[in-house]
Amino acid sequence: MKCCVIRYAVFMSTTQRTDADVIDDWRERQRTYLATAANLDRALEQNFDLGLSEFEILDLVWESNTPECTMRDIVDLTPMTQSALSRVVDRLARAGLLTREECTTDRRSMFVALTSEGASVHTKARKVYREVLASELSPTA
Amino acid sequence: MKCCVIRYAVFMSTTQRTDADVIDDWRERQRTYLATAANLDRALEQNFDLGLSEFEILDLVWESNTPECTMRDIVDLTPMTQSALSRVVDRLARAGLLTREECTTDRRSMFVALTSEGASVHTKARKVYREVLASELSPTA
DNA sequence: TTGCATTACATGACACAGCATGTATCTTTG
DNA sequence: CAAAGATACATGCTGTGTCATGTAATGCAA
Repeated sequence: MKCCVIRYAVFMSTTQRTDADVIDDWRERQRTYLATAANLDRALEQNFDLGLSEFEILDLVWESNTPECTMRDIVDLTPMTQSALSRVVDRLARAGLLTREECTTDRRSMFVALTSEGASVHTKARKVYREVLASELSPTA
Repeated sequence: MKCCVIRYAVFMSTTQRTDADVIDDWRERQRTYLATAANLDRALEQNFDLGLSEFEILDLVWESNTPECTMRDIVDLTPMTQSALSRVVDRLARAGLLTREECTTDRRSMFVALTSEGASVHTKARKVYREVLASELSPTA
């Protein structure tokens, strides 16, 4: 494992950072976050008709790697709101990419699972997602 | 100027970073960005009835430090869309925090300026903004 | 000067997120 | 067991963002 590259920047120690430093830091983060998110969204939208948050949910369901993945499980893994998740899953289900079915042991819960089409789309989309991220977040960028 | 603190983490060199590294990096950025944005928004909303993007515009107008700051000038400084800016300025104007007046030399343009109340609110809000950022983005957090 | 492209800003239509709340189902407590 | 509270999810309402377009003013070419 080759040695290390220090990413971003090296900052002055905490007590020495001025307000301007903190604000510049924040603005820079904001700029890069929003730009990257927009690029991801565009790439996914154009190629797979998926929004970024839609893909993210698809990805989390895929990662769960179980047919017994509930909404609750997912919502714990994403910064998304429970209600936002509910609607995203709704869209994905309507698009035929995943299924919602009642959990038998707890009938309040819903199991969420990829359909075969969902899995197929996810595989291709994840490739694009990785590529965009690699080019956006690479230290040389 | 005291010596340095390396923020975030030290990553493996580029060519060695796996997809999982890149994705984890992204998710971490996303998480912290969204959390910080939410905290800023909440603090500004509760104390000054200002959304984050509203404050950001107020701040940019203040920073321009000229009575001849146009919408165009501002839009070049923010990741916001021109149409989003238009609406934000609209809200701020309705709230009495800034004024829009026609530019005499180019009547397509609008000069945007803080009202005295806008300046006063900005001063207080910027303090809170800085405080939240300092606690959110400090290396110890 | 006239005609066309460009620029600055506003706005209508729509998509999506959040909050508050509703409904159904557990769970706990007395 | 009954009643009260907690939990899982859905949904109405609203605010804010984007895209596409509209309107007015300006610049530029012939």
